[in-house]
Amino acid sequence: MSEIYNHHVVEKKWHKIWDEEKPFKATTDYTKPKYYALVEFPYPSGQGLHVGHPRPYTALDIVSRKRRMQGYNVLFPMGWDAFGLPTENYAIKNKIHPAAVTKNNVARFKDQLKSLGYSFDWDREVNTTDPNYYKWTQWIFLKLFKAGLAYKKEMPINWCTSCKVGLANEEVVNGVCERCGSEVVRKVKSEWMLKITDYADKLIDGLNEVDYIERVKTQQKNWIGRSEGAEVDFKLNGLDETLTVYTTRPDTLFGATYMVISPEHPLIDKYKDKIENFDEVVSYREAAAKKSDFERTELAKDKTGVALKGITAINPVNDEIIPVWISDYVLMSYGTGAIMAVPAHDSRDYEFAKVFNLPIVQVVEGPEGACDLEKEAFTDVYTGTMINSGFLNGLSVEDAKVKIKDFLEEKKIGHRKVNYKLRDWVFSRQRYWGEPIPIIECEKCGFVPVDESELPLLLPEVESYVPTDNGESPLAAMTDWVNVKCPCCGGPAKRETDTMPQWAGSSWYFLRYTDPDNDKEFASKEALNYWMPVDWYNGGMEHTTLHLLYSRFWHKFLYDEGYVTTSEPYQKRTSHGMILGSDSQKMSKSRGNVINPDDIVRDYGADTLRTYEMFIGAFDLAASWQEDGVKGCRRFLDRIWKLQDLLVDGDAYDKDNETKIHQTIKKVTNDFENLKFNTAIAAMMELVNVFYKDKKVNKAEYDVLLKLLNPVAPHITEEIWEILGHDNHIYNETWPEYDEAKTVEQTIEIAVQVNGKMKKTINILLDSAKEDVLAEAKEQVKGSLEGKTIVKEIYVPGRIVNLVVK
RNA sequence: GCAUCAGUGGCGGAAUGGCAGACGCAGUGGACUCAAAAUCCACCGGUAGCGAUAUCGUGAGGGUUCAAAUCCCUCCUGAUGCACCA
Repeated sequence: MSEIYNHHVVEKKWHKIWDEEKPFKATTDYTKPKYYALVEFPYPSGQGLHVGHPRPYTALDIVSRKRRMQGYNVLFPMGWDAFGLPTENYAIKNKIHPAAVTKNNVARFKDQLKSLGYSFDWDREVNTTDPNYYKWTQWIFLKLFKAGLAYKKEMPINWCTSCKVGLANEEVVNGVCERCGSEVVRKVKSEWMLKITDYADKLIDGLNEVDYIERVKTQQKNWIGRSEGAEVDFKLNGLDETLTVYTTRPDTLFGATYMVISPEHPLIDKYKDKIENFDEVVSYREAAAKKSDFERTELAKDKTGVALKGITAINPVNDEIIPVWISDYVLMSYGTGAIMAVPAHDSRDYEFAKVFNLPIVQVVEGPEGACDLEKEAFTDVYTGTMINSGFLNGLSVEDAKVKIKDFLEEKKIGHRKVNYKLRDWVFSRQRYWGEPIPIIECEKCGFVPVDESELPLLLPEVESYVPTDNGESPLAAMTDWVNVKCPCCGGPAKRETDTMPQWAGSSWYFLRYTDPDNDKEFASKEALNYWMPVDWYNGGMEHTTLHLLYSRFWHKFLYDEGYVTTSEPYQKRTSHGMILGSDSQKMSKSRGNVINPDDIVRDYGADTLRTYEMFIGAFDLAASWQEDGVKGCRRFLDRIWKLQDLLVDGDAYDKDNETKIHQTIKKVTNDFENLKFNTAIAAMMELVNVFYKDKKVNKAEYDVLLKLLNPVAPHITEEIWEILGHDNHIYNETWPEYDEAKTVEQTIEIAVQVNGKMKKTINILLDSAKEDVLAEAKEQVKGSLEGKTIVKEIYVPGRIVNLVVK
């Protein structure tokens, strides 16, 4: 009898061997076929590893280990996305340098990851807070600046009126400061921006070249939100002023019965003398300033607004005089900050018109019954016909759009315009723990880049990490550091004191892994050429819009500048679902449903945790943690271990098991590539059940099972492999092959239905003739056919018989 | 509010146009044991029936099809993201 499997001893033993032998090191032999598997590097938080982390890591560890056995030179790296707010807040609270906090957290994370037996190439570890790393983050920023893609703009920030600091959105809870509970307002500040909108079309078009899962592509496209519409100029009545609006529905121009501008629109102050109710307007604007864009559109049901009394506009197509309102559902950040309102054909305008009793003029007629303007706006663009619209009458919406755009351009009252929901990237943070922005502001020369030879521009030591009272970053208090000579004219100048957002370091880290110690370039051309693109990148759905888009943007920029050789960074992108608590709620301290992976590793072993997280459910869906399920996976591994007691001689698969084994190899091989880790494990469980039923397993069968399971549970399988007397390790073995012909059963069972209802199953030979199968089927369901006539006979070969009777 | 995704036994889930519930957990019965745990074996959606079997059943309602968990429409519920958390 074999001894009971001791995961403590076995896992420790193999960690030591892997550390010493480094079998998972990516080689610089650029003649071998390469495979670059990437997981999003974690933010090393003070809480340590969450049970959510191992899910994607194990998945790509499986893929990496399998690919190595298939002969690839695999790059599977890990690093730390270590700048960020929580570290800084912890540092402020405990008066510890954020670098020290980061160092501790990284050490903890690394220990935890090592305890899980991942095949990361630890020699290529990167850390975004390492000056040797952020040197290149700053370098890329300078390239963006020099290419005209970085600029400064006045942007609103969240401002706590009591703490007198700028707050992250996350620090604003229900409109008040998370720390002190005081009121938070929007305050305008000049901030660095990156012109990602210049890349909007490239970011959409690039999606055609890559194999991202469909929902990721869809979400990216929707986030960029390209729309083709028109800008239309409305003259203000009695003033020498035009108000330009952006609309995707210029075809409904005849139905524009009023206009709405954003409360922040510059026109308001410009014409404050003309606005009779200016006080009312100002107080509305102040109220709106307290709301985020999100709140403003969320509260869409209860439309609010104020008419600009004394200001009216002229509809350019029918010369009607129409009122101008302000309302917070119009955002300054999208389009021109002004809209023409067509209440009959836009639901937001409709609600607004209903609240304030504004006229609703129908200009598109839908099919009979499709349109009831008493109840709601008619927004369908596919079935409508134009009415009440002068020269557009009788046209379809589609044709009307073309004709009105031609008309606008001809009469010079508007033009075609492509718009994006995507906004430029706010790149400034008034924080300490980030990359300093390497720009010097000179009164004479303006913004002057720090010379590349001076990079990295190090974060200076400061006494306090708390942002200053006027909302500047803590760096602003370091006058020695701030006051410099202008590199251009030698005159007095000041350093930029804002730092970069945490997104900066993560926008190019995958490039650094290819050549992490290079101090001449961010990575050598040779390394980039060989390793890029990333073959498979997995990360959370929550990064689909921001991180994924930002990093694609930087990569495309570097491609345009000739620094990288592929236009897209990632060939394949998948996303994993969250691991929820046993109550199917997100794990959080306050809910008390948090599971610590260390406890699972201690009690059941790393292999069990890995197996369980892969078995828990469909990889891309959320799954809830069940301690009993963990036990089941440990039981499965114990059954694998105890197969040692059923071992018999045999160099070939048992004849009776041959089909099952080839089927299992096929299923596991394919499922690992298709994110179906749960069914791959289920298939291996079935195979184990077969061996238990037979009360025997031969050497050839055991070997193949161990190889298939190795990527999932590397420690136990290596140990058994050694016990079985092999003189090598599994990681030196090649991945099992299957013979397609041997995966096919000769006799199959198919269902017989009568009128689509399952009645019986019959066993047939795979190559049986249709007539024979139908005859056998009719014989078997005789009872159900009595007194009926067969009107149709359906036989889908190898699948089903369906007899339609009357 | 907008966007994306999901809803199947007591539970986690499988099946994505062809036998609903693979696999696992829990449960029930049996073997082993003085006994328990562990382990091994068997059963395991509801209703009716001793049974063969019949019938219902994949969030709700409708539709397409010989055939729908799967495709289409309407609705309900939940999860995630929403640009300064990462």
